[in-house]
Amino acid sequence: MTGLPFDERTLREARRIAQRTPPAETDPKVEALVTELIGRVADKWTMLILEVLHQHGELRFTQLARQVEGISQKMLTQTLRQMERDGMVTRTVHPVIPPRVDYRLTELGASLGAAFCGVWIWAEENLDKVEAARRAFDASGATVRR
Amino acid sequence: MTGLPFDERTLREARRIAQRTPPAETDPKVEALVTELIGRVADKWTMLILEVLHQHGELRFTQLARQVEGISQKMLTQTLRQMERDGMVTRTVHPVIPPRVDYRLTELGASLGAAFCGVWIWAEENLDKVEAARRAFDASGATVRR
DNA sequence: CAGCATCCATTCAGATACTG
DNA sequence: CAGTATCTGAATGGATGCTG
Repeated sequence: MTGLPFDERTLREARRIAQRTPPAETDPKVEALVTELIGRVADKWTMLILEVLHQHGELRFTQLARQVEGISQKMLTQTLRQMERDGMVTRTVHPVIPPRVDYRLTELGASLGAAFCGVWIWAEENLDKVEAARRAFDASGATVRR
Repeated sequence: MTGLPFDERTLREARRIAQRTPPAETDPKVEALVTELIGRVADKWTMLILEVLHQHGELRFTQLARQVEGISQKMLTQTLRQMERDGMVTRTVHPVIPPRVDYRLTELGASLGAAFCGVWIWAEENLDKVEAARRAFDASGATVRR
């Protein structure tokens, strides 16, 4: 992949999000959603799918499978269903033979990418520090148990 | 938990992050770090530890275990080690009997929380849409295979 | 007190085979 | 074409017991 879709529109959205002031007290439902969202985005495939759909606009199942390198058909189906359920993606079934199903990002799905821009930028800014910390830790002989 | 540490300083940091313009071409190393970071934060415990350390300043192992509700000792040790390795946390061993180990957030660790503010705010703004989408999906009789 | 080592149940993802 | 169903190995995380 080539990273988050950093076009101008996405960046504007990311900045608008950061300008908002969140309430002092966090709604438990929001908390649960955040945890779920982060977990979803971390699941390795969601972000990749988000990205290729953002780039291509609309894709069929097989086209997606080709674009998202390494994904199994099972994971593609599963991830797309979850994204559809969360309103990130629309699934359009054309009643033809052979079947044809189109997937497209929704506004909601596109803006989720923007929400993660902050993490992306942070990583860029702090990559050196993290790497240095890791080198120091490993050189000290310490290990992380598994 | 009560949500991300949304104090003024954290918010300023989040906004500063969002104002930066990322490069057009993403460094593969940054990409790998982003994926790792998101995965780490999604692992359920890292964020919680980040939060209680942010609130309390410095805590001993057992105090952390008490503050982070539900965490097993194994997961606490493992997560703390990973955070230490990544430079998010400092671990100070006092050579006394019984042993005493203090954990404290680093600047880097604190700023990571800020990087995720965008996701938090996004979730607050879009919770209703996601819930509506899920209700519609579930009502349609569709399911997500497991 | 602050861990490490070990065992075990559950989850998960990949491969494979089959279908409307 | 766009899936579903099933099997299996691997990774996770919790519980328990032990130690300097």
